Amino acid sequence: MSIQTRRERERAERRRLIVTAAQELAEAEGWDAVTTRRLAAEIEYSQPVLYSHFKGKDAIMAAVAVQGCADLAAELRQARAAAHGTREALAAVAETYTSFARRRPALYDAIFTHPVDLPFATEDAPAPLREAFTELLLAVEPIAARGDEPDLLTETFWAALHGLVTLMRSGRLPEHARERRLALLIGHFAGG
Amino acid sequence: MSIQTRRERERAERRRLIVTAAQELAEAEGWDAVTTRRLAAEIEYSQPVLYSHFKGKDAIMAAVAVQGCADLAAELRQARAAAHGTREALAAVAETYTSFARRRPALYDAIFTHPVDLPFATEDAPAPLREAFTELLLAVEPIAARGDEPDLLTETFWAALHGLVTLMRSGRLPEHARERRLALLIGHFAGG
DNA sequence: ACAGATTGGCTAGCGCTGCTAGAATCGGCG
DNA sequence: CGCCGATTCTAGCAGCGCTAGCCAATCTGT
Repeated sequence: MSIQTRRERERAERRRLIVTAAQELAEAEGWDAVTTRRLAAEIEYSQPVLYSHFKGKDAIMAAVAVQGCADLAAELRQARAAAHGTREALAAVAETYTSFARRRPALYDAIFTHPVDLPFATEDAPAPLREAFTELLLAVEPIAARGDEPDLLTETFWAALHGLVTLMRSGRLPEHARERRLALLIGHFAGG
Repeated sequence: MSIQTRRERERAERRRLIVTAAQELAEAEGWDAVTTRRLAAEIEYSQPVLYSHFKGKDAIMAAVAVQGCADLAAELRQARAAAHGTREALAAVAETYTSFARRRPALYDAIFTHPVDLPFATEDAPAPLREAFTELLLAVEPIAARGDEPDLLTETFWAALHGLVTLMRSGRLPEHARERRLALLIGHFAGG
C-alpha cells in the first residue's frame, strides 16, 4: 500500500507542477508561449509526460483556469466585504473584476475566453467557478428589482463586465473612458 | 494604360474571390477549417498567391470581418427602422445583434472576437464598422438619461450584448434563458 | 517579328505546432 | 540475482503559417 500511495502522491505533485508552470509561463509570456515542448522543458520532463496527466493542452488550460478562478473569487469576496452599502459593493465588485482581467489577462482568458468544455452553470461546476459566481450574485442580488430573477440578473451583469473587458483588451473599445463606462453600467443596474 | 487597368481589375477580382471563399469556408466549417492550403485549393491557386494580396491569414480574416460587418449593419438598420417607439427599437436592435451572432458565428468571431488590429473606435475605421456602431448609437441615444454620454452608453450597451453572446456561445451561460437576460438588460437600460 | 526585361505563380521547404507509437529504462519482487 | 511490469523517453507524424528561389508567360522596344 505504502509504495502505491507514495506514487500517487508524486503523481499529484507533478500534476501541480505542470499546472503551476503553465500558469506562470502564460502569465509571463502569454498563452502563445505555452507550447507542450516549452512546458515540458520547464518542468524538466519530456513531452509525453504531460499527456499522462492531461488529455491535451486544452485540459491543462482548463486546470489553470480553475486554479486561477480561486484567486478571482477571493479578490471579489474581499472587495465585497470591504464595501459599505449595496451600490458601493456592486461598484467594488465590478472594479475588482475588470481590474483582475487587466492585471492578469492570460489567466482571465483561460477562465472566461478560451473555448473550453468546463461545466459552468451547472452544480457540478468546479468549486472556484461557483464561488466566483456566488460573489457576483451576492453583490447583484440586493439591487434586483421586484420580478428580476437574481441569477439571471447576475449573469447579465457579469456578461456586461465580460464584454467591456474583452472589447477593451482587443482594442475595439478605447481604454480611456473605462471608468465612465463602468459607472454608466452600475448606474443603470443599480437604478440611478 | 488599358492593360494596366485590366491587370488591376483582375487582381481586385481575385482578391474578392479570396475573401469570399474565406468567408464561405469559415461559415460552412468554422475558422479552423480555413487554412492557407485549403483556401488556396478553394480558389484554385497556390498558397503564395494569398500572400501577394494579404500580409497573412489575419489580414484575410480582417477583410472578411469588414465585409461581414456590412451585413450586420444592414440588418440592424432594418430592425431599427421597422420598430415603433424607442424602447421597441432598442429591443429590436439587441435581438437582431444577438441573432446575427447566433446565425453567423464565424462571421461574428471575425468581426468582434478574433484578435485583430483594425482601427475600431477612430474615424479611420472601415465604413461598415462605423455604420454598425452608428445603428447601435441611434437606438441607444434616445434612452440616454441626462448626463449620460450617448457614445459611452452605446459602447456599454454593445459590450453587454457582446458579453452575452460570447459567454453563451462558449457554453459558460446556458442558452435557455437567453431572452429573459436580454429583457433584463433592456429593462435596466431603458429604465424600467 | 523577334530578343530582352519584367511581372507573377509555382514548387519545395523551413520551423513550428499538438500529439503518439514503440523502444528503452527504471523500480519492486520472487 | 534476474525477471517483469510500470513508466519515461526518443523519434516521428501530419498539419500549420509563411517564404525563398526557380520558371514560364507576358509585355516592351527595336
